[in-house]
Amino acid sequence: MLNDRKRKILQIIIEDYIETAEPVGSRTIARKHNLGLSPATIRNEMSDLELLGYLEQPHTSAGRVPSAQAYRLYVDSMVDSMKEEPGVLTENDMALINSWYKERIRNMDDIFKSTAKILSRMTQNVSLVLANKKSTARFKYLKFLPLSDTQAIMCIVTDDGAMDNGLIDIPAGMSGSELDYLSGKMSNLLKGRRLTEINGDLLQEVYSAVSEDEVMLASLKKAISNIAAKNSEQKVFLGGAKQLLNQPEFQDVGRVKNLLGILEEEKVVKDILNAGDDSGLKVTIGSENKFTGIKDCSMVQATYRLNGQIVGTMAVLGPTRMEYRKVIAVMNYLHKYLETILKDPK
Amino acid sequence: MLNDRKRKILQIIIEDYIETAEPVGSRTIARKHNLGLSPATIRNEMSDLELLGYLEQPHTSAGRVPSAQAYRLYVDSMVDSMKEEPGVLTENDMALINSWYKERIRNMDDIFKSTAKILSRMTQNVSLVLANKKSTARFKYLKFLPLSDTQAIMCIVTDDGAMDNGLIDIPAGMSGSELDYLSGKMSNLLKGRRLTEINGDLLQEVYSAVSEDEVMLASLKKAISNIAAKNSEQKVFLGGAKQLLNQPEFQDVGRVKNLLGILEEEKVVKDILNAGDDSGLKVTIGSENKFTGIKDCSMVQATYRLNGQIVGTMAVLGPTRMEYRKVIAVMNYLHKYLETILKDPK
DNA sequence: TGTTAGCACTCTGCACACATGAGTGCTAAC
DNA sequence: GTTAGCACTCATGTGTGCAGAGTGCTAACA
Repeated sequence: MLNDRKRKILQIIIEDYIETAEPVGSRTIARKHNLGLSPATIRNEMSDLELLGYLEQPHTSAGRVPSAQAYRLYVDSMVDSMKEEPGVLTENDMALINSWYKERIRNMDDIFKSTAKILSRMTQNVSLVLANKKSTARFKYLKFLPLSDTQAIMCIVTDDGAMDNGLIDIPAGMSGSELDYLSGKMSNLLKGRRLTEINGDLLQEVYSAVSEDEVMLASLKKAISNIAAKNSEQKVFLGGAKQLLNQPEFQDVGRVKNLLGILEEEKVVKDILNAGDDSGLKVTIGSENKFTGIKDCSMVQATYRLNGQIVGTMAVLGPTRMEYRKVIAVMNYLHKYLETILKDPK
Repeated sequence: MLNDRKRKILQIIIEDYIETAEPVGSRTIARKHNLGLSPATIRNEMSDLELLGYLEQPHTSAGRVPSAQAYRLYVDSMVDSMKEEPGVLTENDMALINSWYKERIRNMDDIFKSTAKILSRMTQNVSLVLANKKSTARFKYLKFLPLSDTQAIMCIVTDDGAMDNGLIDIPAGMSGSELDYLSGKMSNLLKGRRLTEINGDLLQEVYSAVSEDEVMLASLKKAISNIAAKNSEQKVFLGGAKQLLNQPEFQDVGRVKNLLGILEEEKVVKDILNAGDDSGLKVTIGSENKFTGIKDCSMVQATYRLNGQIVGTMAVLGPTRMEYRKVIAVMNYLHKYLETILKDPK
C-alpha cells in the first residue's frame, strides 16, 4: 500500500522526530537527506501520508508529526528486520551493562533492582520490573526450631530449594524430640502439596492426626497462610522517574504528576505489567494502552522465563516519541543476559 | 530582642506565607488580622524585621517573605510551646492514620511502608523512612536442613527470635545425623557471638574443630557473610514524590529533577537520614542542610527507638515553606504510635 | 514619641499590536 | 511526474501601555 518512496520519507520523518521532538518540515527533509527530491515533491508525499493517517499536523503552518499508526508500522517492520540482524548496541553499551550487573548482586532482588536501573539509564525512560514469585513450589518437609519454652520457628523447605519460615506458638514444655516427631509426621502427610493448597482445612486434618493442641494449630495456620501470601506476591521495581523529566514532553508538571501518580500505586503498576504477559517482546503505542493515564505513552515490554516458567516482566515506559530501536535492542540484550544469569545464579 | 508586636507580626507573615505561598504585604495583614494597626505602622515594623534578617523582599514592590532565620525562630518557639500542649491533629486525621496502619500489616516492612505513605499523604511532602536492621543480635544456634545429596540449608537462629538462612554445599553423602552432630558442635562454639563477629577466621577455627571439608567451609563462610551483610543493611522507604508537584515551589521541572535525582540514589538518602541520628525531633531549615541539593528544602526528622536501640528514622522533606506545625504534630503522633506497635507487634 | 494618612515611585503581570519566520497548499510551467 | 513560485496561515518573540499591589517617605496628629 505504501510505495518505497513514501515508506522512506515516513521513516525519515519518524526518526527525525524521535531525535528532535520537533515537527518535521519538507525543507528539513530535503536538506538533511539527499533524496534527489525537492521540498515541493516531499510536500506532496507528506500530504498523501497525512491522508493515509500516518502523519499529523499540530497546526497549519507546522511540520508534521508521526501518528500512532506510523509508529506501529515503524516498530513492526523494525522488529521484523531485527530478527535477522538483532543487536545494534555498541560495545560500550554492552560493557556498561555488564559492569552494572556485576556491581552488587547478592540475591534475586538485587538482580531485579539492577535490571530496573540499567533499563532506565540506557533508555532515558522509566523502567518497570515485575518479579513473579514462585507460587508453584511444592512442599518438601518442615522442621521446628525451638526458640523458647513457648515459641518455635517453623521452617518449610520446598522442592525448588528455597526455604520459608514463621514464628509459631507451642505448648509450654514441649520437648525438642516431640517437636521433631510432630514435624516428621506432618512432613510425610503434606509432602508434594503446593503451598497454596495447604489451607486451613487440610492443615486441620493433618494436624489433628498428630496432635490436638489448639493454640499451636492456630498459629500454624496463620504462619502458613502468611508464607503462602508472601510467595504468591509479586514485587515491583521501578527506575528512572528522573530521566523522564529530560524528555521535552514531560516539561509540563501536570503530565509528570499524572504519571508519577500511577507509578506510586504499586497495584496499578502490577496490573499494567500483568496485562501483557504475552510471551516475547510486546510494544504498545499510545492509545493501544488499555490503562487510562498512560494512553499518551508507549511501552515496550518483555517477559522472561526460566524452564518455561514466567519469572518476571520488564518494561520501559515513555512518550510515544520513544527511541524504539534502542529500547528494543537493550531489552533483547538484557533478556538474553538475564536468562543466562537466572539459569546459573552463582 | 524582638518585642511582642514584632513577634506577632512575624508570626502572621510566616503563617500567611506558609498558607498562600505569596509574599505578604502590609495591607493584607491589616485587613486579615485585627491588630488595631494601620498598614503604615505594620510597614515600619516589617522594615525593621527585614533589617534584623527575618524578612526578605523578592523585589521592591512585592510583599515580604520569611527568611530561614524567621522559620528557625518560629519552629523553635513552636516546639517549646508544643511540649505543654502537644497534639493539634484533628480526630479525623488520627482516625485516618489508624485506619491506614490497620490496612495491610504483615511484617516489619509493611509497617515502614505504611509509615512512609501516611507521612507523605498527611503532610503533602516527600517522606523518607529508614529502617535500621538489627545488627546487634547474637547467635543462638544453627541447624542444617538437608536439601539434596550435596546441598543443605543452614538456618541461624538469633537471640531476638529471628532466623536467617543460606544455601550451603555439603560433602556428598553426608547423613542427616552427621549434619546434626556438626550443627550441634558449631552451635556450642559460636553461641552468644554477634553475627558480625563471625568472620572467616573465627569460622575457620570453629569449623576445623569439627570437620575438615574445604568445600563446605567455603560455602559456610559465604553464607554467613551474606547473612551478616543483609542484617547490617538499612532499608529505605520513600513516599509521595507526587505530592511534591502540588507545591508551587516545585512547578519548575528543573527543581523537581534535582530532588528526584537525589531520592533515586538510595545511598544518598541513607546518608541524609543517618546524618541526623540525634535523639528526638530535629528540624533542619534551608541551608542548615549539609547536603547540596536539598539546601533549598527543609526537613523534619525523628528517630524512634525500641529498648533504647534506634530502630529507624523517619523524615519529611519539602520546601522551606512547610507546614511545620502540622508536620511536627503528625510526626509526634506517628512516633508514639510506632513505639507502641513495635513493642508489641502482634 | 509613636501612629497614621497621603502620595510618589517601583515592579510585575497582562493584553495588545506587530513583525518575523517556518511551513504549507496550490498553480502553472517544465 | 517534478518543481519553482507565491499567497496564506500560524506560532513565536518583542515592544508598549496600563492596572494593581506594595513600598518608602514625609508631614500631620495625639
